[in-house]
Amino acid sequence: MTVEQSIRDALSQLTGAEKKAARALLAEYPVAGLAPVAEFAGNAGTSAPTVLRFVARIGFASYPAFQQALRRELQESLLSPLEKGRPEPAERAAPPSAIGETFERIRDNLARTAEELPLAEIDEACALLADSRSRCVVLGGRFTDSIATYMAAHLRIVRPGVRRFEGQVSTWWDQILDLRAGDVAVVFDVRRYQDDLLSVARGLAERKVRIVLITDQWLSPVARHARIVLPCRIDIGMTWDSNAALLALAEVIVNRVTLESWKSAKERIEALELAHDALGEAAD
Amino acid sequence: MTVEQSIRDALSQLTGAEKKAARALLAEYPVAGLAPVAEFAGNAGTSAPTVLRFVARIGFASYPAFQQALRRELQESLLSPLEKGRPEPAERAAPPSAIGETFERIRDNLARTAEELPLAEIDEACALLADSRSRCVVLGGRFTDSIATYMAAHLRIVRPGVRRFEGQVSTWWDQILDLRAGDVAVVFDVRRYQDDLLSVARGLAERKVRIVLITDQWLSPVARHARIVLPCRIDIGMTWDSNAALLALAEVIVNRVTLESWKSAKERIEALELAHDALGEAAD
DNA sequence: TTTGTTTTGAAATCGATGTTACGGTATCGT
DNA sequence: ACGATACCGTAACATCGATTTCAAAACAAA
Repeated sequence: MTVEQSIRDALSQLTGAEKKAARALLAEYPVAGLAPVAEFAGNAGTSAPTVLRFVARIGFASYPAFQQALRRELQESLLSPLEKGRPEPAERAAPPSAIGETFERIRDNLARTAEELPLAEIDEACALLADSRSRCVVLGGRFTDSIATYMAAHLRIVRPGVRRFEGQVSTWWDQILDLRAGDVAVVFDVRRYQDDLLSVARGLAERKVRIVLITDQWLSPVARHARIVLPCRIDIGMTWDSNAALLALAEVIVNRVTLESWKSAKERIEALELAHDALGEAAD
Repeated sequence: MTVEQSIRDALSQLTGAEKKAARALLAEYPVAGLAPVAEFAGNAGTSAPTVLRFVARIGFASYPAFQQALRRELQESLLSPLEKGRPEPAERAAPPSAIGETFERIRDNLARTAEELPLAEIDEACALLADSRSRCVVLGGRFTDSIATYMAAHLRIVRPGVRRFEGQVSTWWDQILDLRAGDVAVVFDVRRYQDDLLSVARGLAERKVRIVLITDQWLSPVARHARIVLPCRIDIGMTWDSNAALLALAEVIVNRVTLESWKSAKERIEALELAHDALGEAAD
């Protein structure tokens, strides 16, 4: 039952001045209710006590409680336009353009991500990663671990000291011990945020490891411990979120870091290619 | 200038803890800012004074003034629910940053990929993958293996019998033995095509495994053995190619397969979520 | 490392806001 | 018309929240 419904239901039992308050709220719902009591009352052409009686009448223990309910409701309704839980795909029955449309949404996510990303933060992140004196670990959650792996595979070529946290979560703690203050950790975490990532992040933060967090627009709780937070759009209104924006961002960062440390990166790339070719010829 | 824009503009000049506040607000915009300072601060993982400094920094004389601005903005945007949202692209005059441009190219790749993809092939690929009687393996090359892993992680939830070829290439041959005619293999291979992938594909083809190849526009030699070939754009004119289009395609396929086998997929998803929740509670 | 600077949050202060008590006013029934 | 009841708003009160101060912590430079 939303607040608005409660009001409509109770409307008939309200006294005159209370109705004024109710109407004023419904007229500018829910913004009017987010103002202080006095302002609300003034808007409605009545007095503060009346507003409070009104709020009590529709079932709230206090004015702050009432406001909190409004805020919660508002937040949910703001999410809903695209999100609104997971849609039953049944009703999304495939128009033949379904595939093109999904691509469209992913592209849209990329566009908005690029728009909304704080450039300065990316700069800083790249600077951190380009500093080859510090070591660097990369890790991710259930699905995003693949992206972490992808990024690590590239970074590892560009600069030394890149590791990926792998294997069981429990072994991660041992791997943290290898890190020193000033080292860098790239963490991927998107919704259905994972508790184990959070606690590892906490551990990293305690060791003064700088955390670069790549997450979704709703921010993983890891953000609390992160030096840099880069939010991406992931919602495409289907059963599974799209992590394409995260991958794109990882690629952008990798390319940027490659440029920034080109002098040493070039050497490493060439050396590795030689080794690779030698291996290939040996296999023939 | 909306409050949101002020924040994005000022973001780079904010101190660490102030950024936390900014991010928390952007993540739940604007609701987070309508809460009392203490609550806002708690949400953001910082303290009330920091929030106040943040609010002052973006140009407000007091916290109530800030809230009032948010409310006004909110009211306006609620009045014109349709026109809200995207800012006028005009004023976003390009800060011709390299980063934005790289994103642009990646998006371009996605667009061209979507345009050029043979829809019929995708349909067929999805049909193959939605058939849960056959088994299914997923594998990729040096960099694309991450994407293969990503795809497998999802497919595995949607349908039974999904495996990823992992570990050393030499062990793959053992794993091929588990497959029968009619099974499906999804292979990722992009330029700098790998010989080992080619020979494994040959082996798979010999066992009448249907190969779905996801590759680049120049086509991996695996294409010879593939039942279905899906070429993606990967060139962005930088040191490293972008595999974002491959990931997007994988996501599109996964979502499509999820829809097509929704009846059974739903059951599996729910069952797994239950198990997951139980695990989480046990860990508490 | 050590120094000097910036940043940050705990605690104290101050002000605003929600809340309550009470007297006045309107309304209804008799 | 009179009394009783319900309703409302003024004004005092108490609480909570915004703001400021300051010392400790984090950080960057030397």
